[in-house]
Amino acid sequence: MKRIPITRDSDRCSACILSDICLPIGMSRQDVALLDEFVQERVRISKGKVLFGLGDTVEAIYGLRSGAMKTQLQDAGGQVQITGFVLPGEIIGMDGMGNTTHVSQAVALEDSEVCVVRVEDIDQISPSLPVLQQQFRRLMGMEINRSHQMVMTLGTLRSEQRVATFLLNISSRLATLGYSSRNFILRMSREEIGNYLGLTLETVSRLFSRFARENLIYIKQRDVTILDKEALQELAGVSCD
Amino acid sequence: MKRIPITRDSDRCSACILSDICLPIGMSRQDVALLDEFVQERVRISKGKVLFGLGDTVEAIYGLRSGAMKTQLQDAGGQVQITGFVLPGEIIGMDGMGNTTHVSQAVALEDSEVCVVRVEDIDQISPSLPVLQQQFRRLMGMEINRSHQMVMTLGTLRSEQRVATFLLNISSRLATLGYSSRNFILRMSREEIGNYLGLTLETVSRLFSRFARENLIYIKQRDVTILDKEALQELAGVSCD
DNA sequence: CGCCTCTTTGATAAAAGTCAATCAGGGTGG
DNA sequence: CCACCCTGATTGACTTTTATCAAAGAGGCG
Repeated sequence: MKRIPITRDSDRCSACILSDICLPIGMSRQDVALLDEFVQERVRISKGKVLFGLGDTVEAIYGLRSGAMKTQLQDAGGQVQITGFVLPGEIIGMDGMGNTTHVSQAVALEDSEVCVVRVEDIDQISPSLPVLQQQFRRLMGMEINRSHQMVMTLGTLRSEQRVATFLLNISSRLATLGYSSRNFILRMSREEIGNYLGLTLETVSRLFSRFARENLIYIKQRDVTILDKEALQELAGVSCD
Repeated sequence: MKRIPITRDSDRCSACILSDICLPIGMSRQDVALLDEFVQERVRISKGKVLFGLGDTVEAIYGLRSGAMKTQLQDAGGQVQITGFVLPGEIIGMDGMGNTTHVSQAVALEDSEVCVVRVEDIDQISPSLPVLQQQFRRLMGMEINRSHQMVMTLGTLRSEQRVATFLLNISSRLATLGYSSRNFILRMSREEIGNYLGLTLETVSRLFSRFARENLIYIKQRDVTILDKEALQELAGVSCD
């Protein structure tokens, strides 16, 4: 985990290509300039390493700049539940705001880089900038919605619907990032997908194979191509957020 | 839905018996006094009525003063997922902060009363009160944790563990309120419990019956007594938050 | 008292998990 | 450069869990 101070203007939020997805989402050009004050540092995390782990002091929230990560809970028995896969432009660590130490961990699925927003900086600087307060509330509210949506997926959908929803969700988030929504590489294993979706890795694998057999997708290992988006959406029900 | 302005000092946060559970949790005596400014109104909702519904403008967050409510999502196909049961002292509507209109609804399980904290008031008053900003961040962070915990329950636990966890969770929250943790009345139907836990009402009913047969609980309709808390905890795994 | 809703219980079916045996790819060291 | 090994993925056979369908019972309220 390597810390890198942000000094060049080209590295700031106001100049970032992710600025209409990440922390600055929905903010005016001028307001984004204020955000630059908050983000003074980046951190590099190599594949498999943790950004923060259970019991670590909550110091900051993080915007994923590049790479891919997962966030997960772990109970006393060691049982793990992945609560999210994080793509560039998405925020990590908002669940820490409720405590002084982390109850979850964030792990890099591949070599990644995050921008750091220190909590103490938020407290110090933002009283004079109500727009940033609203922004944090909005982002946290979105995180609650995401999690509720996940509860709905786990509570109401059958395995094939969960897997279809998962593929469509990844696809649409990649599209937002400007990547192809049709063809992409999964950054996580079948086991991680299964854990996330409340299924076993075998069930996930079987459904991928079935979708391929039915010409809904092409899949070879982690290389996915969506061949029939409409049919997948049909299968997913409606909610493919 | 009846609005009631708060005028008497005895109705304010600083005098409320729920003050160490509700919005003021963890705040100093002086800081709670500041909260009084925010809470100018209460609303009464009778059983079965909604506090806010899908598409309603997000105007406020609410602290449940008395009664019991549920919050739920509803997808385009009409499929419902209950995301939480709300007891007195708990906060409703934090998921609205991510949007301008509600994507969830809050329904009264029995005649209830909530205290209203208007979002515009938060924006107006709080810039000068950083402690309240922190408080809202903390509360929203707790809400994210709650929801993640629910994801874990749905993703990793088997039906008997989910039901045991549910009973222990309700029991411990009632204990926090000063009620008996041993004996209580469920305010929701078997169907609502099943929906919440991602199970059918029959499965919930069968497990209640089985727990009763094994002398872990006494249950008659909605009247529950926990007879063997340790055994239930054992059954639940560990996480009984 | 009777109706209506909620709950319980049983029989059966469907979904998903478990266990186990390959199979494929990627990386490493000879 | 190639063979080998190790991890991750696929597929099959079988079991367990949970849902579905159906019927009967209990309580509450007009």
